[in-house]
Amino acid sequence: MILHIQDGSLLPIYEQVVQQVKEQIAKGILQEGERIPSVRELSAALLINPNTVSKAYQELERQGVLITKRGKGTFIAQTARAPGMEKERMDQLRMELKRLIVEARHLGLSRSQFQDWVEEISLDYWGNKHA
Amino acid sequence: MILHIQDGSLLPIYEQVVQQVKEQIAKGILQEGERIPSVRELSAALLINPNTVSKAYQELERQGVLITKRGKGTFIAQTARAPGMEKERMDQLRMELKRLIVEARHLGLSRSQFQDWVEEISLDYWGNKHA
Amino acid sequence: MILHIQDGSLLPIYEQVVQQVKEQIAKGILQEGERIPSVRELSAALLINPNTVSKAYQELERQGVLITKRGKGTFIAQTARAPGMEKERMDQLRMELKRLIVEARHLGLSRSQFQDWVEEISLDYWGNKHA
Amino acid sequence: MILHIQDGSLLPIYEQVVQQVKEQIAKGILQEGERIPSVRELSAALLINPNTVSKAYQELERQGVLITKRGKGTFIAQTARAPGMEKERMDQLRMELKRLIVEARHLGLSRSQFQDWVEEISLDYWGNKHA
DNA sequence: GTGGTCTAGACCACT
DNA sequence: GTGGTCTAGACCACC
Repeated sequence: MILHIQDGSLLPIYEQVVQQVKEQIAKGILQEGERIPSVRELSAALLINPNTVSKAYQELERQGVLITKRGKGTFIAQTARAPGMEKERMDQLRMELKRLIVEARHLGLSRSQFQDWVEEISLDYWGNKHA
Repeated sequence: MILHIQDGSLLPIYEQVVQQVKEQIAKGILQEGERIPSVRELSAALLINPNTVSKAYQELERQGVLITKRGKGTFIAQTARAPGMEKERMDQLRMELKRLIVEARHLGLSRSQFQDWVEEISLDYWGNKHA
Repeated sequence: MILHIQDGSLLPIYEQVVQQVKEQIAKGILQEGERIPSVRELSAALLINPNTVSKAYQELERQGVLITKRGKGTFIAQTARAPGMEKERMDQLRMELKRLIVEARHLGLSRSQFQDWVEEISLDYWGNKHA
Repeated sequence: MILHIQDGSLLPIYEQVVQQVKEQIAKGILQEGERIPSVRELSAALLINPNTVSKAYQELERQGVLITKRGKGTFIAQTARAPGMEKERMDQLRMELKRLIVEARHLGLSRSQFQDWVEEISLDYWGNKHA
C-alpha cells in the first residue's frame, strides 16, 4: 500500500492516511477483506510514529472502513453499505460542496470549468460515466 | 451584514467569517466599495471575541477581498473579483473537491446524484447554465 | 468534578473517565452546558497524563456527550436525544444484559436478588420509581 | 457442543468461548460430568487457533467449571454450580450492571423498558418467576 | 489560557 | 507477530 504524506500540510498526518486509504478503496486498489500493512510496517514505511498510524486506523475502524482483529492485523471491511445512508453526513457533505463552489466562483472559475473538474475526478472513482 | 456563526463547528470561527463574507460578495449581497461593520460592531453582533473578527478581517485583507482605510472603516475591495486566478488556491480547491467525491462515494452516493447536487448549487452562484 | 481512577483495573483509564462522566451526567451531577475541567486540570487532579484525559474527552465528544470549543474548554452537550435511538446500540446493550444475567445465574444469584440490584441502581439514575 | 464465534467482536475469542460454555451450563444444555470436545476438535470446528481454545479451557478450569482428566479429556465439573458465591465476582457483576444502566439511560431508554428487558431475559434463564 | 497533533519509547493482551 | 494503552514532553492553532 503506497501512501504519500506531506509533512508540513494543514491536514494532520493521521487524516492524510485516513483519506488516502478511503481513496484507494474507492478506486478499487484496495479490495474488501484484504489485509493492509500492520501499524508498525506502515509507520516504518512512511517514517512516522506508530501511534499516528494507529490513530488513523482507529478512525477508519470507527467509520466502518476497516476492521481490526486482535493479534492478526487490520483488514478492509466488507462494505455493508450504510442502510439508511446517514442523512446528517449527507447534509454536511452538501454544505461542503456549496462552500467549495462559492470559493471556485470567487476565484473566477467558470461554471463549465468546475463541471469539467467534477467529470474528470468522477471518472477515477465511479469509472463508468453512466454509473 | 448578517452572518451565521456555528459555535461548535469544525471550522474556526474566524474562518466562518472569512467564508461568509466571500460568499456574500459572490452572491452579490455585498457590493464592491461597500462599507462593512467595524470589528467592534460585528463582534458585538455575533457575540464573539473582537480578536476573532479582527483576525478574519486581516485574512480577508491579505486575500485582497477587503481594504481598510484608517479612520474610515473597512470596505469591500474594488478588485474583489480575483484577476490572476492564483494557481495555488486552484490546486487546493481541486484537491478538496477530490476528497469530497471520495467521501460521497463512500457514503454510497451515485455519480448522477452527486452531479445533480453540483447542478443545483451552481444555479445559485453562476445563475445562467451557460455562464 | 470528582472521579475515581483505579490504576491496575482491567478497564483502560480513559474508559473509566468516559464512564464516570456519563454516570455523573445520568445522575444529574453534571448539568447540560456546564463546563468541565480542562484537560490539563483534570490530568493534574487525577495524576494521569493529559493525553489520556484528552482521549477520554474526544471519545465522549464522538458519542455526543461533550462538545469542545477551541480555546474555550469542554462542555456538557445539550442532550439532543438521539432521534432514531440507534437500534444497533440498543441490540448490543440487550446482549450485554443477557450475558450479565447468565453470569449472575451461574454465580448462584437468585432471580429476585438480581432484580433487587436493578431496582437499587435504577433509583440512582432514573430516580422516580414510575419514570 | 455448538458455539458461535464473532470474529471482529470486542470480546477476545477465548472469552467468548468461556462465556458460551458457562451459558450452556446455565441453560442446562451441557450437563455436569459431561465430556466436552478436545482442544483440537473444537479449534477445528470453530476455525480458530488451538491456543485460543486451550486458553479458554484453562480459564474455565481455573474457575472450577471444567475439569481435565489426563488422557481422558475435559469434562463439566460436578460442582459447576458455584457453592460459596465469590464476593469479588459479584461486586464486579454489580458494577457492570451499573454501567449498563448508565448506558441505557444515555440512550434514552426508560426505566420500565429496561425492567421489561430484565424480565424477558430472566425468563430464559431462571424460568420460574418466583425462583 | 484552551484543545489537537506528533514523537519516542514502554508495557500489555491476544493470536 | 498483532493492535491497544499509557507516559513524557514538544509544538501548534484558536480564543
